[in-house]
Amino acid sequence: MTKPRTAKTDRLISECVKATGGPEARERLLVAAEKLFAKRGLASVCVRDLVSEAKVNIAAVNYYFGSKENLYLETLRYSFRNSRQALPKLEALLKGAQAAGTVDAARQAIRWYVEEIMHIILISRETSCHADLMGHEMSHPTQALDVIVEEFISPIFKILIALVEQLRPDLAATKEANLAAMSILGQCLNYSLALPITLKLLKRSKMTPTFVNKLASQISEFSLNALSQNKGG
Amino acid sequence: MTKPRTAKTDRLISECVKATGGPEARERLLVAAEKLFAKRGLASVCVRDLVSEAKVNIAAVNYYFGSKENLYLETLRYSFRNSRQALPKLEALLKGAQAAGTVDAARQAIRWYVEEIMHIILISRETSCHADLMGHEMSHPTQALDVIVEEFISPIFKILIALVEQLRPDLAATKEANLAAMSILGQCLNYSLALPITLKLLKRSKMTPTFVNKLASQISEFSLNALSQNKGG
DNA sequence: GCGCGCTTCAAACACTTGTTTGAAACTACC
DNA sequence: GGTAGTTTCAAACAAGTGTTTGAAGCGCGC
Repeated sequence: MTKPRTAKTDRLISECVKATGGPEARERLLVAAEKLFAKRGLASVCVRDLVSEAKVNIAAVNYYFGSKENLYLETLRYSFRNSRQALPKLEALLKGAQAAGTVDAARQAIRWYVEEIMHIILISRETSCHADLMGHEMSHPTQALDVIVEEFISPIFKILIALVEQLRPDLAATKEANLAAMSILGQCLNYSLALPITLKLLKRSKMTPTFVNKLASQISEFSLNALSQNKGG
Repeated sequence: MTKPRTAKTDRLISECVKATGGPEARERLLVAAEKLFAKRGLASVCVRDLVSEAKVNIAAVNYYFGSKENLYLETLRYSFRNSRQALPKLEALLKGAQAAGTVDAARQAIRWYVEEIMHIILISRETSCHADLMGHEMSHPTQALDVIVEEFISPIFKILIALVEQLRPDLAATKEANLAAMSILGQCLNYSLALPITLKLLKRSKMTPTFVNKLASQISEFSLNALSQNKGG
């Protein structure tokens, strides 16, 4: 294990501490970084804030991560790795609906899907920070955005497309199905990214679990109505 | 006209140059600030970048605005003041629909409304910067957010609520009408705030005018379907 | 000409930034 | 105990930060 002390010449290293059970200083730094970067973004957090929060020496940032920027990238990987555990739940949802094979199963799966997404976005926001980190990535995209989309968002999106296609087999493999899925996901994501605005527009001070459920069922019913084929007229 | 040279003790001044036709250095600074802040955010832009872009002396920032932070606030007011000219168009749309009074008029007005919003969000993004500035405000909310919501977003939102209520008189004055309007606006706003993500998910490199129109009509039809009452079954 | 506000300027200020240093402390294996 | 490898530490580094300064320049009425 060599010391990664050459920040300027070697920024690519990210595994200087391998699976040796690694020292806790590195872990504490990641936890502190997740908290502070989520709250204030990359540029607004200085190294001294980080090490003070993590209770480590100032040299630890460059010792373990090579640079502050690299610590930021590792922090995003770290945060979204923790959040990816929501994925299996959604995958199981899709499997169940596909096993049933009916349109009604798809309808119910979409209801659960939206509820789950809204929960991840609005409720687990209190304990995890991925939503805020993603918000910063939207306005200040870095290389990390590619990783987040490919490993986290894209799989979630594909599950929704599959559910829409089961509900509306006539749309299968069309761009329309993709855009319909985007309409559903967009309604959810907007509550995450534009949270300050939506709170003001709906005249609320914060999101409570019961209100989040209400929003989720409203989005589901709105979207299922939009996708229903059997219209009169 | 006294010199506002006391940044630390008096940050509230914002009208040091009144309607005297003000010197062009101040205006150039605002234009440069709008461009740079939109691209990189408050913390990532330094005063020397600003004055270099605006071709003014470094002391001009504190001379005209008292501080860099205050220049940022003035820049947001400035940018959204320019963008508010989109409002009368939407208000006229509502007036027309209300004059006709029919459900079909409301349907058509919602189509135009969505098209107009998507245009403001995705096409005039090239020339104006309010969309990017708002993105930064979402992740780094400042006092300016209140002004933006009250003067810009809230009026737009209320117009949409009125249109939804004309389309569905049974929902008038209910929270359901508000949430339905939020579903529609959310689909649009998401394309602005999560632009980098949606581009990746839809496998596109950029938004073209024809694709924006396609998105707009998809959102309209999706939402009008969702709000239609005459369902079979 | 002179004086008076307002504006511009280069230089400097005090402070913060990310990073590096070299020695000290710790750990584990011989 | 000795030693090599790893981690921690206070101090310093150079570069960059927002802000201030005091003099110089400007336009204009007198």
